Amino acid sequence: MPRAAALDTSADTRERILAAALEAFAELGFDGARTREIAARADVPLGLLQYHFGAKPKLWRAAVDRAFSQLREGLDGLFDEPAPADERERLRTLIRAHVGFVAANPEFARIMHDEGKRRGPRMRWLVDRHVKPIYDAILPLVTRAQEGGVLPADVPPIHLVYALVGAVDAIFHQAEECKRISGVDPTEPAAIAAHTRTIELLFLGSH
Amino acid sequence: MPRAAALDTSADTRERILAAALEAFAELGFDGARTREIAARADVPLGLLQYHFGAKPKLWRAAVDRAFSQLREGLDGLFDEPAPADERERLRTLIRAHVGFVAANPEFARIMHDEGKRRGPRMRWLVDRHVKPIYDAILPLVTRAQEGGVLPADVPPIHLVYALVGAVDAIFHQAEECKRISGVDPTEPAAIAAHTRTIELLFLGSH
DNA sequence: GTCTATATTATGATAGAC
DNA sequence: GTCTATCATAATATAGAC
Repeated sequence: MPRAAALDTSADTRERILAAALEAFAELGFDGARTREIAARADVPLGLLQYHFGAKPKLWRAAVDRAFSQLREGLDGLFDEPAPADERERLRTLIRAHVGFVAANPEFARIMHDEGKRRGPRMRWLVDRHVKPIYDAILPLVTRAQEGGVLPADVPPIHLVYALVGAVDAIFHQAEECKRISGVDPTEPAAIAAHTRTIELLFLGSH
Repeated sequence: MPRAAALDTSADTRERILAAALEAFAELGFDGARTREIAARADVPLGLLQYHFGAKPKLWRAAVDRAFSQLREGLDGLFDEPAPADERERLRTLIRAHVGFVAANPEFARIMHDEGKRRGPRMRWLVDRHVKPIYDAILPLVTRAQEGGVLPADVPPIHLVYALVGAVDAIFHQAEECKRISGVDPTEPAAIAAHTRTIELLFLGSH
């Protein structure tokens, strides 16, 4: 007997498994996220994971693919906005979108950080398939901001990219730690706004 | 027969195990770091881990304790330096020390990030025992820098702390990803210098 | 497609010889 | 203290009923 008889389609089940998998992988890491735990969160029997996705690494890749396709939707929306007046405003738009996305989807940063530190097939797959294309897309934006005097011009852009992404992500990525250290819950709207302001002041100056 | 007969003392063995454990925990995470892998890296038989440290979580705590005691040595050295002229120079000293330490000990950032994102006993232990005291020590420094006009004054200091630490750590933490994306190896001295410069320009301005 | 039962492997931990 | 052999368990993956 299926769990929620009327609504359960195969596509629905796959979707629930992917959502549960992404959550568990982000929270617990690839090794820490047990397939049983994922099945339990998705409320499906264990066997269905293997039936739909095969081995654990395949499930991981499917979950990550799904997450990046959601990111891409957000990015596309971003480029539909009217073109900003100058490089500073362009960068501001990017920063706000980035803060908003990471605050709403910390699992994203957690998986990237988890795998970005390891050599190995998952890191290579993730970088080649998803991260590199995004990096290639924002690199010219950073370079133009440097040329326009918005960002420091005499440092290699990769350092600015990592500094910016790191400055934005850390507090959301380590939200649990932040709460315990300071009592501040970075997922609160007020904290998100404060962090956006902090990043803008640091990277765009007080304009 | 001990591995390197003449030099092997018990203290030496414990030390090798702790070093191997820290490395493995940082690289693979708590769950990913198998006790067999740690034993192999330390070149000791598996049983010795349990003999010297008991269960895996105890070994993890011992390895982290050792890492933080090394950090503390570095911090103490920092405060032996002659007192800086003003808040900007004080912050510059801190930034340079932080970049240097993370570049030399990326395992450190990796473990902090790994555990800082999880609820659970390891995160609580880590924060209460090690992270919170350091946070309490640098918080007044950040606040004074805000009052002195070196850092933005109208944002809560916790956001500046996470922005600074995140901006510094990310490229070293995710060195493997960075290499694959950009070809830049952040552990090279030139890259460390470039990153230091980037962070100083962003957080201290072009003074 | 769904679900249960089971095979297989690996992991953390221990027992006991040296 | 060191090391090997082994236990108990928990993990992924599969087989096969429905």
